[in-house]
Amino acid sequence: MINSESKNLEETWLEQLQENGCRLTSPRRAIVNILANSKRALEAVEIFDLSRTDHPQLGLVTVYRTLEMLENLALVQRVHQTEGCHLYLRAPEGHKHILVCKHCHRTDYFSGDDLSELIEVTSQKSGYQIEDHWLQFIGVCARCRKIVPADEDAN
Amino acid sequence: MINSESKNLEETWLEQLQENGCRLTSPRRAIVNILANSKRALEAVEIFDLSRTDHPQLGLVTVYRTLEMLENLALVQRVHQTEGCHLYLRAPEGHKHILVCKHCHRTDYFSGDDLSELIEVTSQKSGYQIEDHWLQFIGVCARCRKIVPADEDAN
DNA sequence: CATATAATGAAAATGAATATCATTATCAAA
DNA sequence: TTTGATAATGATATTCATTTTCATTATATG
Repeated sequence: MINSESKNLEETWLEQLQENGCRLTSPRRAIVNILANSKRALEAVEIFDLSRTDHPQLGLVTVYRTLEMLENLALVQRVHQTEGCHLYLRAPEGHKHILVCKHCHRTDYFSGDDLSELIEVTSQKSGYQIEDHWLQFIGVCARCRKIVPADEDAN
Repeated sequence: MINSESKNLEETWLEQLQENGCRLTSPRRAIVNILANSKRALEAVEIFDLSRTDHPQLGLVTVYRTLEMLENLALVQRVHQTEGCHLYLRAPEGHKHILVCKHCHRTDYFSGDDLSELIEVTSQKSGYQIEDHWLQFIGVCARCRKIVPADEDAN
């Protein structure tokens, strides 16, 4: 179930990879396809398994290598959890933060935070030059709370 | 260079461990001493090395076990970084967040965020039951920017 | 002081991620 | 369109962080 929006996303990623001197290969296409269309944050092994339906000879190493490239291009980001940070997710466009379901790893984005003042004040007080901030909400999504029936193609 | 504030912190931790059915042992004392007094977020191996000056027979496994207990008691928390999340730090008291130096792992705390409204709105919009939020600032501390001379006992 | 059992540490095992390297595939130039 | 430089791949081995196992040791309680 690939909608036009995510199809464009996939194409954009492939173009971006190409523009950065990367060759377009079928392992890469398979991985990009999975990541660009997933509604969930995925583990490397999950990406590996899912991509193998498209490209069965795929190696796990290639998954890690592709993730690294996509991270460098800021197309993919890691999702951190209390237990660790082994999940990968397509990066939101613009200034958005993520909201992760601790059960199924489904993710959504939110915006509307304005931390600029707090960052300014904290920077002054502490003497740190603040270069980055991380904001993430962790919770339980409607599906996992049985409010909404399970998604058939949640990936 | 142990000040009275951190000495109390150390004692409090030991009491808390005891109250939770843990025995007080010298390996534990050594680890707690390091963690309660450190100004930096530390890797498990760093904690191991530093604690061995007090208790040379210490095993790395005990460090991990103690970290787990202290995490459960919310006395210690993990610090996440872009590259991974292998740093451990004493948890702030009250509603505070941390500010980490990406070079030396020195950490400070800040407060003053009020995300309640954003959490409320996001919860409504997304259908997630938001249980936790996670805010962290990453930057370069004054020392690493050579503004202040290096701390002699930064641990 | 005795003793049940919690805690320890050495060694081995696991899991995530990276390095090595011979083979294969892409793409640009002939 | 073929060719060839070289980027990319995948199998294998390796590293690094963390966990499990288990026989031994130490703590706290009766």
